[in-house]
Amino acid sequence: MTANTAHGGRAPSMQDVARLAGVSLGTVSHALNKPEKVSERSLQKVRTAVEQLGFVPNSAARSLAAGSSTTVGLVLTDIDNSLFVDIARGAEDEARKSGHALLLANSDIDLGRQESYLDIFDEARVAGILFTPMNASLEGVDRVRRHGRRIVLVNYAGGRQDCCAVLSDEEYGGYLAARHLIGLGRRRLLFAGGPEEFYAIKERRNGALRAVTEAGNVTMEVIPSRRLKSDEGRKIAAAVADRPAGQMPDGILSPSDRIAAGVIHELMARGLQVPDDVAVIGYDNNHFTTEAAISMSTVSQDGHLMGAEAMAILLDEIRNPDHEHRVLTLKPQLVLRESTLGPNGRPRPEEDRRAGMAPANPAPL
Amino acid sequence: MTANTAHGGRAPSMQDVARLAGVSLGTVSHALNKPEKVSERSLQKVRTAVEQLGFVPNSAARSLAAGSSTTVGLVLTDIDNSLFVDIARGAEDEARKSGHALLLANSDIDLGRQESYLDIFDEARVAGILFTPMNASLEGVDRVRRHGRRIVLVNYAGGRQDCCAVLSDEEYGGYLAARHLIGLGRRRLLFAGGPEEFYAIKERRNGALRAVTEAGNVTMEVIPSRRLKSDEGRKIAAAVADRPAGQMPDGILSPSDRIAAGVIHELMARGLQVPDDVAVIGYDNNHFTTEAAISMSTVSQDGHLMGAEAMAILLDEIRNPDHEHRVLTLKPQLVLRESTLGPNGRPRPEEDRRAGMAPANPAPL
DNA sequence: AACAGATTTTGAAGCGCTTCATCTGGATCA
DNA sequence: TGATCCAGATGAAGCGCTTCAAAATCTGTT
Repeated sequence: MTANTAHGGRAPSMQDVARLAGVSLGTVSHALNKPEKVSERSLQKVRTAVEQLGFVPNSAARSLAAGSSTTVGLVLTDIDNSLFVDIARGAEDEARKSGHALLLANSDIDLGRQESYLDIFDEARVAGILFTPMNASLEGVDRVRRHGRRIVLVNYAGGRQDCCAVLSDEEYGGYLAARHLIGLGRRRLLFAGGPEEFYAIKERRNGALRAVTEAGNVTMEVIPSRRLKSDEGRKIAAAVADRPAGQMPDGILSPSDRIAAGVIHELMARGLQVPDDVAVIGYDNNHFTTEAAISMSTVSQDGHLMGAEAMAILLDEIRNPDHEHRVLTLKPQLVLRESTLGPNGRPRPEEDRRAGMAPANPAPL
Repeated sequence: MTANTAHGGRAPSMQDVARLAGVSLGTVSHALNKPEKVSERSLQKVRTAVEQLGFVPNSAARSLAAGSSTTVGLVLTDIDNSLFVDIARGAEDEARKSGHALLLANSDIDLGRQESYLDIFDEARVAGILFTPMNASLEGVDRVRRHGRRIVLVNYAGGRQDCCAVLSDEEYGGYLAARHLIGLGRRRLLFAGGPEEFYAIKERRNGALRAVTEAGNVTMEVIPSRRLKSDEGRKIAAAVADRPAGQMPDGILSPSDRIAAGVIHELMARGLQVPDDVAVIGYDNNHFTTEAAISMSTVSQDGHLMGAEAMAILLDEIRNPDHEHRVLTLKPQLVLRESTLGPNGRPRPEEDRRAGMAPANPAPL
């Protein structure tokens, strides 16, 4: 356990290392950062001194001198939604490959926090920022970019093209979900939940609508909700469960797994069979969907891939001088489980086959 | 949208602001940090200049000059376990109250990452670190403390007393869970899952054992598992489900909600009734437990409170020169739901009443 | 009008590191 | 042998900010 031989109370600095190693300050810096530029002899002396002093580089000083730091920041919307956890992991895995550390900030669906964390990363002069913005508010993006900060948007981009982004085709996801239900023979659909102001939700609804229109003899009702939590799903299910047989929806699609879980719960509590009476499909492929009342069909956006791609793009923007902005839109995939297929994974109609399905249990629990 | 009037490509510095405002560098600094020390006139001039330049302070330079930064780091074990999400939120709420920002790092149950994030926060000279260590490895703690970094351990402390910590009484949690099952009349318990090397799990098992011993006519079998995921629960349930009636456990307690969910799933798939045939209780009160196959009884550690208390202690350590190290151990609470009480929240035996129960749905989903 | 005391402002000295122009000491070659 | 190179090492100039002693300005008194 190497002793801390620095004088005074302060942590040992490179100057201390230099003194102890009997070389100049610059040599220590080189030894630490570009060892190939330094003779084996000096390298050894420096290493020994570092060890002996328990020297830890001061990253504030390094960032200041170098002009920018090497860590990357990720501002997350909601750490409690496993999609974002997946994004964080994807980003981290990719960052790690090239020696960058990833620091997270959770805005918890709060616009103020979101902006303030953006500023914190900006003030820290991070190498780059990954940002999953909430609806509205992209002003922070412009602000930090004006300071030269590189930023890649993930999951939402408010339609801007002047900035790198990795998105999910929300409209297509809604389309897939509705087509799946229709393919199962469902004709009275319900689009359950979601504040319609959210871009993603509007898109998913539009996609569902497109499938309905294509099918012809299908109707789709829409009951929005203020939030995306499961109790809202319960309320919605309660509101339709009492209807006479011919009026009940026979297929429910929800823009969030949580709402779908609430719907399923409430339906089952009222004695209805899922999926026999009503098939239900969620959205996001949250980790808990395998544990839900009955395992839940859902639309999966590959969060890990989104995070990894976004980080790759960001790193390119950082390192490649002739980087060009690009927007990558990933296609979501159906993940079919009991809430639409039933306990035996009943053979499903032809139509679904073509709709691009992912294996049923992609996310290891 | 204020134009960036700085010369060259670089971001405007305080020097630029000073020049534009027609005051000295020091005055700008004061205006920004202790406005009460500066005349109204200068304050206005500085503010205008800041606005006009779109000036953003460089936190690297600030940390360097001031000797330490104002942000606090939290190294999390597993961002995918909602207990840690709760801890992060509690910590963040508390930090925010006193103007500190919280940056997260997710070690993803990887010792190497854990250490490396500790170092990153150390190198960044953060004001303090909150750390939820995995089993073993506390060497990082000593390392960063040697550099003067303040650190508070959360959820696990490896028995050290020389360092602030906020813990949960794991033994008592196990005791509560087992006592609850015993109180329901269960006599053949099964402690299902968990690598026994984990301190928390060993403790919970010990607590359960204590309840069993106290009760007298109760047995408890232990089947460990390598990980804490739901498929391990499935395996364990499968392994006992085929036993003849008298040999089947009638109460299963698991050291993780995930395993418990797997257990419940598998039991139900094999036609067994939960809780009638087997009552099941988990641990952690993860957010998904309300959505599980049947809503799950569990032992709740109040993550939000743990995070908030830990942050409060850390802030005291940062600000209060005669801070004394303290270890705070919180008592976990029972959260009783269907997986032990049945669908109607069947009246429960007297014994549980005294055992300190939390309201049934404390965590809003 | 002159002065002590309080209030503001100033300027300079770092904080610990990177970087770059310079300098050194061999090795290489004619 | 002396001129030429070149890998390595050096030292100093910042990076943008905080802080503090010293200077300047403003109060209220006498």
